[in-house]
Amino acid sequence: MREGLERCGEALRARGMQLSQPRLLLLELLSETGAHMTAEELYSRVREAAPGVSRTTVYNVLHAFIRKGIAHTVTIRGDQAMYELARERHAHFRCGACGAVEDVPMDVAPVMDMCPPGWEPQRAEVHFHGVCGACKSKGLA
Amino acid sequence: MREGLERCGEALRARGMQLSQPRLLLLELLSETGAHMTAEELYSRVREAAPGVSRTTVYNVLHAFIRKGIAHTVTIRGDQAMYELARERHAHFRCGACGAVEDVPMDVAPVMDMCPPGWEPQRAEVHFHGVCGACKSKGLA
DNA sequence: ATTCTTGCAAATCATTTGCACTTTA
DNA sequence: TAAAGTGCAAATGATTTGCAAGAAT
Repeated sequence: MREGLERCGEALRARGMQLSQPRLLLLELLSETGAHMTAEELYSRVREAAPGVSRTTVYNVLHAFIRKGIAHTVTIRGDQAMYELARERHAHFRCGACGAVEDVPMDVAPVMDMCPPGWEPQRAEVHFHGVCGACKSKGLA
Repeated sequence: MREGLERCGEALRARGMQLSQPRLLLLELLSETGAHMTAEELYSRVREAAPGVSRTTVYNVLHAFIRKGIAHTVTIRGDQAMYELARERHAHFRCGACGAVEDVPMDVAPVMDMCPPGWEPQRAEVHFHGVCGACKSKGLA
C-alpha cells in the first residue's frame, strides 16, 4: 500500500469501512479537483497504480461509497454514470458537441429552496446543456 | 392510421418530417400530461395500439424527435434515459426508495440565470433526489 | 468463527449498428 | 428514383449477479 494514501483514510474509518488499496486509490482519484469520472475512467486510472484491481471491485467500492454517503452519481450523461465525491455543491455543464462534462462553480442551495411544497429533496442536481467554449470556437455549434 | 392522431401532426410537418403511425403514436404518448417515459415503456405503450412496431423504430423516432427539437432526454435515472416533449420547463424528483420519477412544477428559467459567465447553456435540467411521500409514509425512508 | 472484501466469469439489459425492405415525395 | 422510414438480427458496452477464495475483526 503506497505512502500518502492513508491520509485519506479517515473518511473510511469514520464510517466503519475498512481501509484497502482499491478504496484509498479511488478516494484519492475522486478527491482530485473537479473530479467526475465514469466507472471505466476510474478503472483505468486505478490500474495505473494497481494493475491487479478488477472492474468488479471498482464498482463494489463505488457502490459502497454511495451507500455510505461519501460519493454520489452524476447522471448528466445518458449512457454512463459519473461519480464524484459528495462535496460542496456545484452544477455541471455538458457540451452537446464533444460530450465533455465540466464543473460549473455555482451554489445550488437556492435551487433546493425553489422546490415547491410537497417534496423534500435531500439533494439537487443542476445540469446545463449547451456548447462549450472550445467547440464554439471550432464552429461545431 | 387511427383517427385523432393527425391532430398532432403539425409538429412533424412543421419540421419537414413525414407523418407515420409510429411517430404519431409516440407524439401522442409523450403529449400525455407529465409524460416522461423510458424507451421500453414507450415501446410497450406503442405496441398496445400497434403491435407491429419494432423497438428499433421507437428508438429511431425518439432520436429523430430529439434531433428536431421536439423532445429531449431526462437523465435523472442513471440506468435508462427517459424521454419527454420539449415543453414548458419543469423539474424532476426521483425517489431513492422506489425509483419513481415525478414532475415538479417549477420554473427553471431563474436557474439558467444562475449559470455563471463563461457558459451559455441552451437548457437546464434540475433533478431533485429524496424520498417521495408514499415511501415516506410507508417508513421506507 | 464470522463478517468484510475482492474478483472471475457469466448473465443482463439498454442501446446501437448494418443492412435489406418498403414507402413516400 | 432518390430519400425517408421501418425493422430484423446481431453487436456493443455498461452494469449486475452468483459464487468462491482471501483478508480483517
